[in-house]
Amino acid sequence: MSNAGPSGRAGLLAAAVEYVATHGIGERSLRQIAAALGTSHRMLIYHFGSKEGLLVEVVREVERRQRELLAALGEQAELSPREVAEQLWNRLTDPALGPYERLFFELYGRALQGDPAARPLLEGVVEMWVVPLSAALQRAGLTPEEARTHARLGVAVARGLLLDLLATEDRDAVDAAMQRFIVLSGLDTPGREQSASGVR
Amino acid sequence: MSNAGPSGRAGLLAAAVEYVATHGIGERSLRQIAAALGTSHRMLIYHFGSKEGLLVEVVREVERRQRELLAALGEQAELSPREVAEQLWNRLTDPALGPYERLFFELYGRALQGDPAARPLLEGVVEMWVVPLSAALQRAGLTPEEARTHARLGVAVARGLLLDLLATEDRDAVDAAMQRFIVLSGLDTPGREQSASGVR
DNA sequence: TCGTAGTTGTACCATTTGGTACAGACGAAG
DNA sequence: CTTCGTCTGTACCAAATGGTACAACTACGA
Repeated sequence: MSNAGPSGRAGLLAAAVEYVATHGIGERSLRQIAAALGTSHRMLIYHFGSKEGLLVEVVREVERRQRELLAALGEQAELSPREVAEQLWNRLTDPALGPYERLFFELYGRALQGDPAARPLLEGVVEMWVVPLSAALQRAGLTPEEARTHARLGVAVARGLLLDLLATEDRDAVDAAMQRFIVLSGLDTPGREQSASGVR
Repeated sequence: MSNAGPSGRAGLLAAAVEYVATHGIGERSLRQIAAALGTSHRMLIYHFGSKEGLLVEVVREVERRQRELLAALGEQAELSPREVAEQLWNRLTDPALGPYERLFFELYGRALQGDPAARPLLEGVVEMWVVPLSAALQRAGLTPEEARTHARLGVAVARGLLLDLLATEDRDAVDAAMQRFIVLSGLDTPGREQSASGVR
């Protein structure tokens, strides 16, 4: 089942990410990973220098995919905040992405504990999402300050609900909660630009 | 620095949790942990059976503390949802709790990847918080259904913002986002019971 | 054809790992 | 004092770990 091992650093890395996404990176040894990829641990050392080197590349790859996902969103600058939110949420909760989300949170936890290979993931892990979301909200009429705070809240909601979804698999309940957030945010009334934000 | 090792299973577990909270549980070996606790790995095996046995107990302990924190909240049934939210948030973001939050998220990530020792943490990890929060919201006049959805959203917000706080240490920005959520929720207007929830 | 650079297999290494065997220390109860 | 159950130190183990040395294979240009 694991014979057709990919060759070349790039293919090897892609396969490693895939493997590690579904099996966890926590307790796996170089040999286990290599065997699953159809290679020898010797090759992983050769291409990535060390186990930590491999981990670093995996982290970079995960981050890169996040940026990609985000870029695809940034291109549609004409969407309303509500559409942005819903599209983003739909993509994030695609079951096919489940393993990668899990990997993301595993690495996040590891980074919080100071793992030097995972730490870079934290760099801008919030800012990276806040900036484009905030831009979309400003387009909808929020002040820069309001937009930033609300974007930050939105990121937290997405991450928190994703954590929920991955643990409970209760998609309906989680979707309902997200819908609720969108409604509360006033994002569903693009006409009134400050519907719920100017209360205070 | 690590001589006064506690004796007895209970003390040993407490010390182990503390150590693991600040140093991560990821890559530590029994021997490292034992040495830091002033014991030998032999003792950890004796008291907890195996490394996984120790991990299981650590997970239980983390879960138990969550329940404690939650119980202290449940006792003050006369508080308004807003007060509940703010008090809870204040406790959760107490810097002294930082290491334990980090440990919680590390274990959460590990559990998502199928680690059999950490998995039990996911059991009711959402429900545990939704139930009492939902009760508080019902007291404020929400229907059970609305209350559950909103509570779920609230839990996600708390977890997401905690993740943010632990990564960025930007307490002001995170607090502002939480405040924003409380305002959006209509929790700040205890008089009007359905201010923002009956929109749809 | 040769050389050379990139790649891979085999074999090996010291170290560390979780776990065990066994003997002893300790205190309380008889 | 003896006995017994709880606890702990010493010594050890087989297995696995990350990493290395070295030889060999490949392809490709000169």
